[in-house]
Amino acid sequence: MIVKEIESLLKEALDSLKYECENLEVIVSNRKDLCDYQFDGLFKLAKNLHKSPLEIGKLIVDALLKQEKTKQILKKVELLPPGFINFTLNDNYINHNLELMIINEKFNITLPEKKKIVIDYGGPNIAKPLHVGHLRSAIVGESIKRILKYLGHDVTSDVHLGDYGLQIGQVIYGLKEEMITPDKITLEKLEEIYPKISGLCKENEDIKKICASITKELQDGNKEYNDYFKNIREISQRDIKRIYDYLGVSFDVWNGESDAYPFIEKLTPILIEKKLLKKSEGAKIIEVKEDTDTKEIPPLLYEKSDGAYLYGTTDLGTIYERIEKYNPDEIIYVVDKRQELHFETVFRVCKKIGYTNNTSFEFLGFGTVNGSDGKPFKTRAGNSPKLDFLFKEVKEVFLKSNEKNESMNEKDLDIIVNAILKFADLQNNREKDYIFDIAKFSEVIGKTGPYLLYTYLRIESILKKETINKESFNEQIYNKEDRDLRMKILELDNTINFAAKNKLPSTIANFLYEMCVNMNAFYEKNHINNLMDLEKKENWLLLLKLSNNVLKSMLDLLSIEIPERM
RNA sequence: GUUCUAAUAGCUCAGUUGGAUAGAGCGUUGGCCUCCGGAGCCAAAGAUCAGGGGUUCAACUCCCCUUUAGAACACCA
Repeated sequence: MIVKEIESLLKEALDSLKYECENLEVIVSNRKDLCDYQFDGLFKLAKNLHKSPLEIGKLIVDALLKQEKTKQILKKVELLPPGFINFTLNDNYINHNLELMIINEKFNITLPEKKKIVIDYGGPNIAKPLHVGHLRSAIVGESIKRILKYLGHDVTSDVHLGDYGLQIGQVIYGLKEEMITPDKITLEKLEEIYPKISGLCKENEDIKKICASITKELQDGNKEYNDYFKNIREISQRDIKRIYDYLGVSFDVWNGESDAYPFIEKLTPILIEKKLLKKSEGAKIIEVKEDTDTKEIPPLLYEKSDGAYLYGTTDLGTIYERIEKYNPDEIIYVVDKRQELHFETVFRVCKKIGYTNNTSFEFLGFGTVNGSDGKPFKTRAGNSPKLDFLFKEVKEVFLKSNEKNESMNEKDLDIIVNAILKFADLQNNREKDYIFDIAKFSEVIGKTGPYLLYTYLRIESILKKETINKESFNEQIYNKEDRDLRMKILELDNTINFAAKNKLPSTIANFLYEMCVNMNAFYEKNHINNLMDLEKKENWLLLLKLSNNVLKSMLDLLSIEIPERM
C-alpha cells in the first residue's frame, strides 16, 4: 500500500531524528492541487517536543530527502504552513504500482487476517410479500457479504426468515376460518389473510388470544398446525427466493426462527445452570442491566407466561447453533436500526453466557425508507409498495426515458433496473434514513447506476477495436486527465479496506462514481483510436483496460452487473 | 415521561473518524458533436454545516445547552 510506504519513509526520518510519533499516519490529500498525500501529524509532534511545527517539519523534510528511497518514490516533498508535509509521487512509482495492480490478483490490494464471519441479513417474514422496506437489508447485506468475501474472509450468509412468531398463528387462524386446508394454500391468499387477521387482533383481544394459543401449540408440535406451517413456509419461501434471485441476492443458509427450536432446548439448561433465568410476572426473563448503564435496559423476555417463545429466544437459539456449527469470529446483523435495543439485550445475554469471549457481535442498523413526506414509505392505498411493483415502475420509467430502450433485451433491462435501484441505495450512508422517491430512484442521468454502466460500455467499445499485449507502462504520464485517473485507481486499496472495516458499501459506490468521472474526463480529452503516437496509444489502452477491470470487479461487490449494451 | 438518533446548497445526498479553500447529483444559467457511444464533457450561480457556548494550534467532525424531527422503551417481530 502506498501510504504504508510513505509512512515507513517518514518513520525512518523520524527515527534518525530520535522523534517518537505514536500514531504516524499519512493520508490521501484533500488538496489535490497541492499534493497526492499529506502528513498532518506535525502539530502533535511539535506539542510533545515544545517546538514549532515548521521547525520540526524542516528537519524531517531534510531527513527524508537524504534517504535514497525517497527519490524513488517521491517527486516532491514540501513543507507548507501552518504545518503540513506534502508528498507528490513520482510518475515512475505511480506506474509501477499500477503495474502491480495489473499483474497481481485482486489488484494487489492488502488483505486482512482471515476471519470466520456469519452475516445475517434479509430477514423477511413469511406470509408477507417483500416490500420496499426489505430492499436495504438485502442490497446492503449482500454488498457487505461480497466485500468481506473479496477480502478473503470465510463468510456464511443466513437469510434468517421470520417464520415462527405470532404472525404464523394469525395466518393459520385466518386460513382455518376460511376453511382452507393446508394443500389449498396460495400465495395470494396468504398475502390477503395476514394483514386482515393482524388488523383484527389489534381490535379484538379474544382473537389475539386464540392466535397466540395456536402459535404456542404449533411450537409444541401440534400436527395439524405444523402441516399448515410447512406449506405456508414453502409457498412463501419460493416467492421470497424469486425476488432475491431477481436482485442477485443469495444466501448460504435459508434458516428461520423455527429452525432455532432444537437449539433453544440445548440452550435452556445452560441458562438454568448459570442461574440467568428469572421469573417475573409469570414469564421467564434474563436481566441484563449493568451498573454503568445510563439508560433503562429492559430484560430479555425468554418465555411468555403461556410458555411460548419470542424472537429474543429464537435469536439466542440461532446464536447457539451458529457458534456450535461455525465457531465464528464475528456475527454481523444487517437489520433495521429500530431493532437496536433488542439486539443490545441479546448481545448482553451472550456476554453473560460467555459467547463474547470468542465471538464478536455486531449490529449494523440501517435507516428506514421514507416517502417524500419524510414518513415511512406508503402507497396511496396505505401499504408499503411491493418490490415487484417497484421493479415494474423503474423499468417503465427507464423504457420511457429513451426511445432506443424499447429494443433492449429483457436480460439487459433487468440488469439496468437492478443497477438503478442498487446504486441509488448504496451511495447513501447505511445508517441514515432516506427519502425514497420513485422518480429519483429511476433517474438515469447524473450520479446514477446507468452512468457507471455507460462509462464502462463506452470505454469497452474503444478496447474492443484494439489489441493490447503488454502489461507495463512506460515512464510517462501524459496530461492532467491521465494523471488524475491513474491516481484515482491507486485509491482502490484504501477504499476497499475502509469499506470492509466500517462495513460501508457506500464508500465503494462513491469511489466508483468518482473514478468514472475521471474516466469520462479522460475520454473527452484523450482520443485514442486515431492516435499516431503508438507508444502513447498502448499506454492509454492499458490504463483504460485496468480502469474497466477495476470498475467491473467493484460493481460486482455492489452486486451490479453490466449489460451487453444500452 | 426516560433514553437514543439525526439536522450540511432550492431538492436528494457525500464528507476516509479533528487538518489546508465543505464536495456531488438534480434543478437554474451559459458553452461543447467534420474525431473512439452526447445516458457524456466544460463552466457559472447557489452553504452563517439548525442556533448558542466550550475543548483544541486546528471543529461539519469531540463536549454542554437550546430548537426541530424521528425512533425505541416486557409477553408483536
